[in-house]
Amino acid sequence: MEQHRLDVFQVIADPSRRQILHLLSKDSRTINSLAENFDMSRPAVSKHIKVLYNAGFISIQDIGRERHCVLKQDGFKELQAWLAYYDKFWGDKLDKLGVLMNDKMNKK
Amino acid sequence: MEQHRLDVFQVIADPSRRQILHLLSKDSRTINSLAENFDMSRPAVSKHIKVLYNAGFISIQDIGRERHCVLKQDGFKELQAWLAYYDKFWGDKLDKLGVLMNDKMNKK
DNA sequence: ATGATAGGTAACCTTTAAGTTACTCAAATG
DNA sequence: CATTTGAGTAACTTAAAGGTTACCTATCAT
Repeated sequence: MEQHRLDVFQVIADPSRRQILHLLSKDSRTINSLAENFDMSRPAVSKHIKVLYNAGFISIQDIGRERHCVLKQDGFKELQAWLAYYDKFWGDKLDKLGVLMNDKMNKK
Repeated sequence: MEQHRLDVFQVIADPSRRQILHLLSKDSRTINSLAENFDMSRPAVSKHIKVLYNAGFISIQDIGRERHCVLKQDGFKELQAWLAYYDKFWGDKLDKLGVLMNDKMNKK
């Protein structure tokens, strides 16, 4: 893991991290509470959490010795922006198709 | 590259592949025409194309010895579905906030 | 104060994605 | 038909992501 400055695309490329996000979409959780759901060791989860945090997918509130993880929208926004570009692409393609069909109808 | 059956998340995790998609959003292109835009060798691009193809991000039309690549929506749809789930999450959070504020207003 | 518990850090190992070069094949070109 | 050109395949190398274990720190309970 080592270098924790992955971009959002690399962050969600890992299935374990996606599952962590999914768990957090149900409930706020501590590191150990998350780790229980995985085969991997707690340190491994801990590293994933750091990655998710650095990329803006979660925020963390320390309560005593516990770290409570909560979903955070920032990371998702970057992905939405990227996808929106292609949504527009498909939208435009449909528009053009519509124009073509209109032309055809009018000539008819 | 070797195993070309990456899931959509891993597919877009690679910056070169994202750039290929971006180029294709401007225009249909052949493999060589794509390779011109990169520092890497043509075989490398060729492999990326295979990955993108297998994940449903592009379709390919063979014209003679040329392969013409075009964007395809399938791959994007999986990502949209994934993001939509979290969009809903944020939407719900806002809704709940709205309810809370309404309650407060009514009690006032 | 002592132990148990929540968590981070360091050092290490393994796997694999991503790139390379060298080669081959098939379709254009002349 | 010889040659060039577009592209895929094979074998190999390298860098780094993801995991492990061992150890440390800090907080909570008794």
